[in-house]
Amino acid sequence: MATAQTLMEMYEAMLERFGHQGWWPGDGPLEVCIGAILTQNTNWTNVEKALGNLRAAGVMSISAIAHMDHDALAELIRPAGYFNIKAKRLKNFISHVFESCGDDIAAFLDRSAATLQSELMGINGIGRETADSIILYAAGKPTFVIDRYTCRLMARHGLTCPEDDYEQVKDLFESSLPEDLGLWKDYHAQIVAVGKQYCRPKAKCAGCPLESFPHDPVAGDFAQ
DNA sequence: GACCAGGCACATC
DNA sequence: GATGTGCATGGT
Repeated sequence: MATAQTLMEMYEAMLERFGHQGWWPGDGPLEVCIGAILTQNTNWTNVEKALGNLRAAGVMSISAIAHMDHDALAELIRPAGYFNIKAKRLKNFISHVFESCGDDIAAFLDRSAATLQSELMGINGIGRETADSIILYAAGKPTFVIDRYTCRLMARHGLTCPEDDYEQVKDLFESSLPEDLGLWKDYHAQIVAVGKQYCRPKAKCAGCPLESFPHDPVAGDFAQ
């Protein structure tokens, strides 16, 4: 299939430029989960500060966060932005894990991707992207993560329409690429690497590793 | 100083 | 069901 070949060629071009990304940043599955919630609509550098605060305060555990009060938690994660709403979301997630598995995040993540998907999506504050990030990078189960960069990039290269929704873009990757956990993890990471540098609104395409692939530099800029 | 960032839930029409 | 809005800090 032409799309499958194109997607692999794009991956190889990005890989050649950026090298393996070794995603997700964050130390261990719990930090990956927390980072996935804190990074919502926020730059990762801000999230790292918040994660650093949690570590420094000695509360980087399920039980510790489960027993913190809202204001104390919000203060620690303040640098990640939206700190009040994210404190609630983080609490919702942590409470859910604590009630079913105590402090054992590995036990919580050791269930099928489909089960995790429906369970995570049932938690207020966890949507499709956050759930998929947790499933792929924390639980290590193959599901493709779609984010703003992915939608923009695919639209710019004419592989999707700007109005395509999350599931349509996700299906394009999952049905075109071989089901390879390492590939799916790194592909998303490569897209973010390209996106940060070349695929923001108004960013120049010059020098982009995907420059040689047919593209429209502004397509998808207004996609959600 | 303006714009943007690895979303999501909720209100309203 | 589709669209609009609130949430907030920090880098460019």
